Amino acid sequence: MPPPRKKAARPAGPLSPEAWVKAAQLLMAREGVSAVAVEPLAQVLGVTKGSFYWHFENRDALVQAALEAWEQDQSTDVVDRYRGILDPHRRLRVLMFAAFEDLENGLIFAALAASSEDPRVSPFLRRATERRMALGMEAFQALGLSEAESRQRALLVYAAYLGYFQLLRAAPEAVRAVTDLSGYVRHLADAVAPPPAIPDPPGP
Amino acid sequence: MPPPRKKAARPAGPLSPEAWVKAAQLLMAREGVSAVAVEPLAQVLGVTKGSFYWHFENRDALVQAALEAWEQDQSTDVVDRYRGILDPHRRLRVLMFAAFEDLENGLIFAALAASSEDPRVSPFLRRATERRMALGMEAFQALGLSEAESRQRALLVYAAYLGYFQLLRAAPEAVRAVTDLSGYVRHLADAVAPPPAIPDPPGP
DNA sequence: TGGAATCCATACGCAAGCGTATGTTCATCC
DNA sequence: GGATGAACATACGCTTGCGTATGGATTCCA
Repeated sequence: MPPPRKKAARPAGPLSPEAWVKAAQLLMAREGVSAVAVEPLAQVLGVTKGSFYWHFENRDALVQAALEAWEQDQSTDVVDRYRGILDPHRRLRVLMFAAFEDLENGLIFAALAASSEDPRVSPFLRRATERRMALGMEAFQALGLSEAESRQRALLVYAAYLGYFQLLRAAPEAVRAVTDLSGYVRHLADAVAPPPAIPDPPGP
Repeated sequence: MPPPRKKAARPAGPLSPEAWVKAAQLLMAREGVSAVAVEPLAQVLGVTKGSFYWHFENRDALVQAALEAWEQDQSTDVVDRYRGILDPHRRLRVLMFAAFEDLENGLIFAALAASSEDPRVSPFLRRATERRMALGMEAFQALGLSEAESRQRALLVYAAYLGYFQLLRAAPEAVRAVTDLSGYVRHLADAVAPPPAIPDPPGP
């Protein structure tokens, strides 16, 4: 209901499907899946529905494409980049800090979680959750924790992650009031992964 | 979009406004604020719009009433009941366990957070967040922590709380896979409030 | 250069939901 | 026992969004 959101300016030539997908993702992140409507989106892109139904079968196809594109980025980005880190402590911390620092992805994820009732998003959400929980559990088990303990801590970290970005959406002031955000993550990391037990200053 | 949700059975006499509010809250908790529509609700209650517009000015009035009723329960329930506990450690833990065990409230809150884009819910959400964060900070400061530290930990606990119920909505399997849920909360509590510092097994 | 394909506009029918206007039923109260 | 008002039904106009059906413009390209 932000009254007339018209940036109806289309500079260059023909529109690619990707442009629609990008715009849809933006809307999804901001106002949820239900806000992804054809006619308003067309207006934003400076065209009419005629264009949309040329590129896509229907509205659902766009939503689906947007979700799939998101899932793609998801799996390529994160998973591969942290398998290489061998030290389990470092891996876990790098993983956590990376996750919390990726604002865009975090906000999109929180937005999707907010639209979890939608039958179109729930499978994506389920897969993403499973993948991330598995990654977390792996990291904890590498620390020597049992499966049950690992699952419990992964859930804790993941809930703190989700809730953090949810709060960032719902009540940004409450989050911004916390000045030392990296301290926030560090505290969480220390809580779930007993700090390396070596940081003794070398004896005289 | 659960196809035809018709329990159109109205046994007894005239409908009270509270019945509409209750039904609206149920829908809000399940499918978000945007799902609170007059005609479907009327069908659920076994009447038509004519009835609704007799009791309420318009749709917004119903949403508003539902939110206000929720906020009412909120402030009466929690705040008063934990001020009495003097030992700060105990108070914090009781507070946390009570919060995590109140499924209904947690789920409603997660649902509201999911609808945070809606300009009608955001003020309620903001107030509720502030109140709860303040309560948390208070508890931490009673432990002797600084304001900044308290705020940071309160945020951590609160994010873990919100994220937990968000996950319970979005991916219940991931949560239910964690068998020892009270262990989850206990771990969180231990992490944010250094356990009482007395659990040394007495030396030989 | 003219036809085919691409990309988009326009115009239509349709359904859902809001809000209004006006009936209809029933208890009540004098 | 007829008038009154509460609680609801019915019917209407309006808007928004979906999807379809064409028509128009531009580009490519043989």
